[in-house]
Parts: sequence; structure tokens; C-alpha cells
Amino acid sequence: MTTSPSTPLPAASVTPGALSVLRARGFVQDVTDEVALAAALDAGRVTYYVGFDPTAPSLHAGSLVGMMAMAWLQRHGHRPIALAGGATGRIGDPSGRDTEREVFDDATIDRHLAGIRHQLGLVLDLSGDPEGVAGAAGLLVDNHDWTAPVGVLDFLREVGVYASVNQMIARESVRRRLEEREQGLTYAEFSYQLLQAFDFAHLHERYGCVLQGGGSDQWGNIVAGIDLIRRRGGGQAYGLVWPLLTTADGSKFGKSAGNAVWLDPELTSPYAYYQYWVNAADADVVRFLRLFTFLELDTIDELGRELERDPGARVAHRELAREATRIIHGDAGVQAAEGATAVLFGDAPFSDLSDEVLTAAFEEAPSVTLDRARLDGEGVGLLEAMTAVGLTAGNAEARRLVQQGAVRLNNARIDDPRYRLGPTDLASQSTAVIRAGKKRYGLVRFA
RNA sequence: GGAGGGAUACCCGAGUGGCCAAAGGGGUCUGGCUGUAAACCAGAUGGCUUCGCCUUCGCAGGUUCGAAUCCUGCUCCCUCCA
Repeated sequence: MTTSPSTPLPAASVTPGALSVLRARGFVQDVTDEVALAAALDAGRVTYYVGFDPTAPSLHAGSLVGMMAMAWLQRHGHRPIALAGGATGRIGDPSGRDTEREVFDDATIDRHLAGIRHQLGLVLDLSGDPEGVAGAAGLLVDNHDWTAPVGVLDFLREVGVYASVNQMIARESVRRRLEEREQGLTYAEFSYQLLQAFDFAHLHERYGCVLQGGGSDQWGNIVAGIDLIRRRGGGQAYGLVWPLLTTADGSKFGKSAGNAVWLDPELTSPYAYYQYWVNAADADVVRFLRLFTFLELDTIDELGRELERDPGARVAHRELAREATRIIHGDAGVQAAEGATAVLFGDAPFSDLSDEVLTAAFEEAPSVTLDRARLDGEGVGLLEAMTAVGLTAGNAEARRLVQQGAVRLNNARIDDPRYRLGPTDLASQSTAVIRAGKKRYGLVRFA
């Protein structure tokens, strides 16, 4: 199993105060019974679970909240169960969305599960033995395993008889969809909360799981599980939800220029990942440090004071980016990201660089290879080159950017839309670097 | 089944024969300021071989010198009546 330097070893015994740590770091939006849960967490090892939907081949920045919350609990000696929703992922949670979710086929979901498995392993020890006596080593389970074999009649008898439709339709997520004629609610979606409740009940009965965590939009589903456990005679279970994050400027957390920030380095490079964090708004930095790094709160407070004293230095931003990147991409990822950042945000025009340096610095930048003969001949139109690398959708957009002064060739501004690239426009042996706007780069290679 | 209303660029939404590639707002992009931030100011936002040309206003026809605007049919949506 792959580990990162931040992977905690499961504590041999339980350390008190887990819930107050979660609260102090901003993970607690709501708890079903705070006093009782705090007592339970301090009294002994608690098994808890959090679900992750396999709707993509990778988790994204938004999933980090749950991952980090789980990691803190494990560090206090509690046992995590990460539930990859192979079953529920086939249905689709109606919570927080207006349209029915895309349904994936089995092979796709399995592929997604593999990626998620790896990423959870970066912050959690999930090497526990499902059959063994419970230590703090956790498990990764797939609810498809216990949901699929259950027949409809069994499900209705085991779960359905305990579920009140009156309560189910009263839930916010369901009611909204029922009231809005624009978008109905399918029976499959309506059943989602029962499936999730069944998960909790199953994990409770099989592993003694008594706590489910989730984003605040999961509150209804979690409570449904707690109810089901009680009605089946299982006693007291708890729920804890963390806030759904927004950023200070109102944009969606975990989106960069409208694209999701993924944890998979193939989808979001370590450099781009680092940049997402280093670009955090001042007002978000301290909160993010608490949520997304393992730094001590004292250290974070100090960084916060530093931020107030000299915001321009961006010390806290860099620390946030470094630590968040280290957790997911390791030291090598941090080095790559910081190296590329140094080159890309320097002011010097690019010239006399080697292909190796360029390739390393612009690992994540799109590139295109054009015919060398054209470069040595009549040259290649700048607009054409921009569109060819994918910096712009068409020549009209490229022309607009050039006219607005947004385009640089090897870090030197070009404002003539008719400019043609010639042999002197290479920053290295074979490559020219085009920049559009402040942060988007593209490489044009000639071979 | 009947009676009305509607479909405009990424979204919302003006426009009801030429001055319309189509107001305004939002979003997005870009420039400036700055700190790779926020706020603010400014510009851009159908395509192209860009002082010009081409294709757009649900779909298909028609009237007209000329249509997003008028007429006919079709599709979809909404409201009211049965």
C-alpha cells in the first residue's frame, strides 16, 4: 500500500478529546448528541464510517473534508470504515441536486473504486482485517457486497417495515423534488435514503459501527440510519456532519476555473493542485489550514498572525499549498510544484532553456507538435499556434486575447495578431512557450 | 379534448418589418491596480483569410426590395377550463 509521510499510524490506544479537535478545526457543523458522542469517543475505541460516491475515477478536493475528519478520528485511536458506494452509486442521491444522477455501469464503477481506494490510503490506514478483532486499523468496504444479494422481499421486510414514508417524504431533499414540477423524483432516488440507512445498520451490526460522518447535506440520510438502527433494536448511534464548504468569494470550493480539482495526479497535476491552494483567498487560508493540513493549531494561529501582519508575503498561502500537496502528492509532488512555480512566476523572458527544463517546468501545460519546416520557412501564425495547443477555442478568441495584451511568447508580450513564429522564437532547442492571460501556458514544439 | 401564453446568444431577459450580430443584467475571459488575493476601474464575449465577409433569434416553408419581428404548418413548454 502506498503511504505518504503524513499517513498516521493507528494509535495503540484511544486518546481523549477527538470531538473537540474536530470542532476546533472546523469539521463540526452539527452532531446528533454532542455530549453523548464526546463521552463515547473518550470512553473507548469507536468505529465510524463515511461514504464516498464512486461517480468519478478520482476523489476531488471536496472529498478532503471527509478524509481529514476520518484521519483525525483515527489518530485518536478510533477505527474508520470508508464506504465506497458501489451500490448507492448505482442509484444516485437526490440530495443537493436537481436532476437525476448519471448511472454508471459496473465496470466503470469498479474502475472508480480502485482510484478511490488508493487515495483514501494516503491519509488513512485501511489495512484492518474485516474478520479480525477491532484495532484502529480501518476497512474499506463496498456496500454493493451486502446490498446486491438482498432480494426485494427481504429488503422490504428487513428495512422497509421500519421506514416511515411520512418521514421519508418530509425530508428536505425529497420534498423539494416533489414540490417542483420541473424535475420529478424517481422511485430509485427516493429509495436512496433507505439504502444508506441500511448501510449504517449493516455496518453497525457487523462491525459495531456507531458513528456516521458526512457533509451537511447528508444529515437526513444519516438520521434515517440512526432511526433504523434503533428500530431494529440496535441501540444508540450517532451522526456528525461537517459544513459544505464555500469560498470567500462565493465560488464553489474545489473548483478552479470551473474545473474540479482532483486528487489523481493524472487529472490534476501536483503543480495545478499546489496552485489551487496557493491561490486561496486570504479570508479562507486559516480555515483551510485547519481543515486540510495536519499542522498544529498553534502553528496555524502563528501563520494567521503572519498573514495579518504581511498578507503580501503569502507565507500562510505557501504553507497551506505545501502541506496540502504533501498529503496527496508527497514530497516529490511538492518539489515539482514549487519548482514549476518558481519558473512560471519569475519575470525573466524564457530563452536558452533546455528542452528538459521546459518539460519539467511545464509538465501540466498542454502541448502540440508542429512541422519544423514551417518554422524555418514562412513561419507559423501566432493565432494558429494558440488554437493548436488548445489555449483558445478558435482564432477569433486568440485574436481577441492578443489585442487585449494577454498573450506572451516566451514571457515577452506580443500584441500583433499577425505575428508569425520563426526560428528565433524558440525558448529551447525545439519549443516555444505561449502564455495566455496570467496563468495559462501552452508549449509549441517543432520537430 | 378546449382556450390562451411562450420558445432570442453560456444563463436570465429586451426587441414586434430596415438604424439588429441583436438592449440590459448575470456569468465567464482579459487588461489595470496589487500580493499569483479580495475589492475596485476598464474592455471583451457567434465565426472567419476582421477597416470586410459569412452563419445565427425552437423547426420547416411562405410574404417582402428587406424578417428575430408578418403568414402557414410542425415540435416542445407553461397557465386556465373539461
